[in-house]
Amino acid sequence: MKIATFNINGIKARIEALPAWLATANADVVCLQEIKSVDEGFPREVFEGMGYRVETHGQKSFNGVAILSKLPLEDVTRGLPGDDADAQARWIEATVIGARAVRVCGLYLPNGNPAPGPKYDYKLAWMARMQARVAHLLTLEEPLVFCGDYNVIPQAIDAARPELWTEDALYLPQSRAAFRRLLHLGLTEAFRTRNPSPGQYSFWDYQAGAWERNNGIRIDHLLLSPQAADLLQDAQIDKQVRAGEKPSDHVPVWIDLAA
DNA sequence: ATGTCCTTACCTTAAGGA
Repeated sequence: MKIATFNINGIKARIEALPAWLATANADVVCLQEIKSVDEGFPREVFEGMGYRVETHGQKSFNGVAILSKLPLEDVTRGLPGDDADAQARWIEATVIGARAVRVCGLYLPNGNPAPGPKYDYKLAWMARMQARVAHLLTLEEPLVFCGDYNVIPQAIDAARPELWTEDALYLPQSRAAFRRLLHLGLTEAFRTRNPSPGQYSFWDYQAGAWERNNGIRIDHLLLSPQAADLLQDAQIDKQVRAGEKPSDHVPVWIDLAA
């Protein structure tokens, strides 16, 4: 079962680049972030025409997540528990029925800038809510995949120029500590586990020639429960997508599970 | 860090978010 995560930065803007990548990627499941669309505005027929089931959790203008799947989905839920007043569309879950059933959680973690401030407070509170949801799901002792745009640079080796990020919400010690708390629940960070070398990124800013200078950061992650980690066969970043026509500022990251 | 991009609205230009 090949599972990918891809922050597309707007479905309308990516209506050519996303299908082009899908046609070559051969993924079974794709978690999308920043669809920037309401559910009714999402061009689901484009993806249904490519053999995907489409589940969205959108909102107007900002945020929004979705799951595309060639395999059957069960028990789709929308929203991260823990704050009924939170209207931001950043979390979707579904159970994918392959050779094994895998619970897939697609997430778009808050950016948090500027920090300190209310946006950073929201980020940290959201991460605490995610930790509670992950802890609950882990009690099921099933294959779980938590994938998406975490907006966290885990370590210095995950940035080309870490010194530029020391005051940024993506790299502040509190953000990285909260990310480690997720890992310490018993999750495995798929890409880093299989690829220990530095210089591997999933995001390059549109500004200041970041792509041309390879001034990137690695912020899109797939975290696995022990039962999913046991099935891990491969983990890769589709870096070349960033050089394509009208690209997102993120590229797809994917895993292959024996499921 | 900022040489950009995306979306929306008081829509041919600016603001907010990233």
